[in-house]
Amino acid sequence: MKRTDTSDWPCTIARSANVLGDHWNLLIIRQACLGTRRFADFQAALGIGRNILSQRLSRLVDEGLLARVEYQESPPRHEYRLTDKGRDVYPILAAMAAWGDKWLTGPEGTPLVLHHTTCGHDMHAEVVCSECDEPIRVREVRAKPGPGFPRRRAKA
Amino acid sequence: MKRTDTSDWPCTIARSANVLGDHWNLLIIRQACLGTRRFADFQAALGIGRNILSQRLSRLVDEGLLARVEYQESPPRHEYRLTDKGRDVYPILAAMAAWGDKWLTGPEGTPLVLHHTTCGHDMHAEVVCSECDEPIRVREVRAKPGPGFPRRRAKA
DNA sequence: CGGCCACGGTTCCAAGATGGAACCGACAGT
DNA sequence: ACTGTCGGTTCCATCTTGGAACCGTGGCCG
Repeated sequence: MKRTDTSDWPCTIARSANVLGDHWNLLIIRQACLGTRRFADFQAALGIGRNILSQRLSRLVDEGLLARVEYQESPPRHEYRLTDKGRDVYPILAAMAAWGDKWLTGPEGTPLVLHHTTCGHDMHAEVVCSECDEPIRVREVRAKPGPGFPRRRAKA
Repeated sequence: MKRTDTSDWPCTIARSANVLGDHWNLLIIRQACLGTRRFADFQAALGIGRNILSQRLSRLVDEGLLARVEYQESPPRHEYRLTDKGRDVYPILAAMAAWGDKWLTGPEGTPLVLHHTTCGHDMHAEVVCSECDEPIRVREVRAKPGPGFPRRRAKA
């Protein structure tokens, strides 16, 4: 009766969902992307219980999305920094923000606007095909077995 | 002690995470994107408990990502179809798949390859800026208050 | 030296959530 | 009548969640 583990399913969405399919993990990464690094700051920003936060941070460290770094010795203190793997989930968050802006926002408009410093414009995320740069839609994509697809489903 | 509700936080990531921050919801949408519509098919494909599935499907219907449609009358039978709102989460799933392919895949390679029928190539999702079409990275994006940002944080 | 604070946790516990399994209700087929 | 299909619901033992109190190292201050 423990939460189903999908980390070894033959589907990278399922594998990602195993880590990212948890609102606290998602929000912790978001917060880390905004620059938060310290336990107390995460706690204050998210209003999450200290025990849950602690547990989630260790999980994210285990999974390699965050690194626990000692930033002073005297009283030993640690902070949590995004790794490359963790930083790489930002696009997913941006895509979620775009979806939320479109579907979960009232007439008052988006609470947060994203500004792209490299091009100087306010923007939103768009998910495109790596080959033709067109936005992707469900109907135009087909999934087919790849090299890592198990011959016999050893899923269970 | 019920799961924290983030649906009215002034952050569309938090709002999205409230629905999408659950691995079953994510996987159900994924499955729906693959064409699954019937209760029994979701159940078989995901190995999810019938009660949990039932509860998640109603949730997704309530949230407007799926529609419950009667497809025959005799013994009344329903199926669950993606709405536009639901179909629109596909890009997020594609971004998650890309992340999973990059970070959660062993030497054997991706289990699933995506094929873009419009351009005819195998591809992966890329998240780009709507204005300059460049892939986005955390460091190059700044979030700033938008029109829907609350003057005083009435978050709690 | 004693008292108090900051920081990063851990422990405890009540109320939920999760998931396996059995049960249900409306038919259809044979 | 008996069995099967489909879409659920009910029950219950086991986890998870989250609020609140407690802890330990060490700094600061009088």
